[in-house]
Amino acid sequence: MNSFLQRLAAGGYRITPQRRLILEVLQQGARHQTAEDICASLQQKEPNISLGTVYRNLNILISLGLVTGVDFKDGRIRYELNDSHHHHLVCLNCGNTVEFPGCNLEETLGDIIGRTRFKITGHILEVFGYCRACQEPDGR
Amino acid sequence: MNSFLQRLAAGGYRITPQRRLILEVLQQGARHQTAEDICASLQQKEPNISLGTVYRNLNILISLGLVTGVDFKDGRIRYELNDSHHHHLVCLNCGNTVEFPGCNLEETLGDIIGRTRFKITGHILEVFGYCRACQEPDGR
DNA sequence: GCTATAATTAATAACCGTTCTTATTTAGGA
DNA sequence: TCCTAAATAAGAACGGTTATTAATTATAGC
Ligand SMILES: [Mn+2]
Ligand SMILES: [Mn+2]
Ligand SMILES: [Zn+2]
Ligand SMILES: [Zn+2]
Repeated sequence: MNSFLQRLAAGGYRITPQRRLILEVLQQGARHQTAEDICASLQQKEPNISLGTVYRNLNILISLGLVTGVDFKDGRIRYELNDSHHHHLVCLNCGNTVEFPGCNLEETLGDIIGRTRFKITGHILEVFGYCRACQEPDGR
Repeated sequence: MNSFLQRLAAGGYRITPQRRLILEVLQQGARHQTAEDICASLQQKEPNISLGTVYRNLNILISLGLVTGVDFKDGRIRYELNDSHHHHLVCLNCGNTVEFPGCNLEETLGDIIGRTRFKITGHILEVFGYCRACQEPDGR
């Protein structure tokens, strides 16, 4: 069985067709889909699936650490499997993104954070700009 | 005259009592206030000020680069004067924050970004965790 | 200083992504 | 196969933010 489904069950959650489909879309569909995107995909196979079900289960998956939500500053959350830690370069015009891995942020900030005695649980980092295709000749 | 007011005027905007007061609260009040916090402060001096006016003007101030909005993951935007570039350590329990300056993120990411040919306009970085007072003995 | 007028405001409705409610259905253990 | 707590579909509610509009006002030009 899919290891994501195993982890759902290990968390005390039931394996429902809706949850199988949500994980399927996250694994095989496009990256960085909104809840509505995901719901629309699911409805092709299962027309009666509800947007509320998608949100509820995405939040469960996030709480289990299987999924992460990212904010590209357009007013809606994008969801992706929580595989390898990375961040994004986001084009403010067309919305295209470039992922960049190799984040050493928490070690870089180690000294500053150490002095605060905070117990760190995570961080968000997104870089914004204009991709090559969206840059005007005048440099915007 | 206040240099922020000068920059407002230079941007083609009128100097209204409401705008004076908003800048006053941002300069002299607490950091990281929500629009509602700011509105409540203003209403002590000017009872009829409208929340819409606060939002509209905050967005103008942001577009002029005088103010920045930050997201502490509690569903509302916090506003602060755009003085020196910095980021935050945010306690997920009590909401307390620590600011840390000295961000060299864009030079650190220079190589990666350079290859993408993006024209960078900014970035967001927030670190989350639990402050010392909010950490349980068991380490949460 | 006055006036004309476009900018701004107060009040309030609308928006919209997300969460909540509830009656019904269902996954999974006994 | 049953039982029951968990999950779902449908749709209402929520809450932060934005849009609308009639009235007010800052300011440029005289
Ligand atoms: Mn990603
Ligand atoms: Mn700050
Ligand atoms: Zn990172
Ligand atoms: Zn920075």
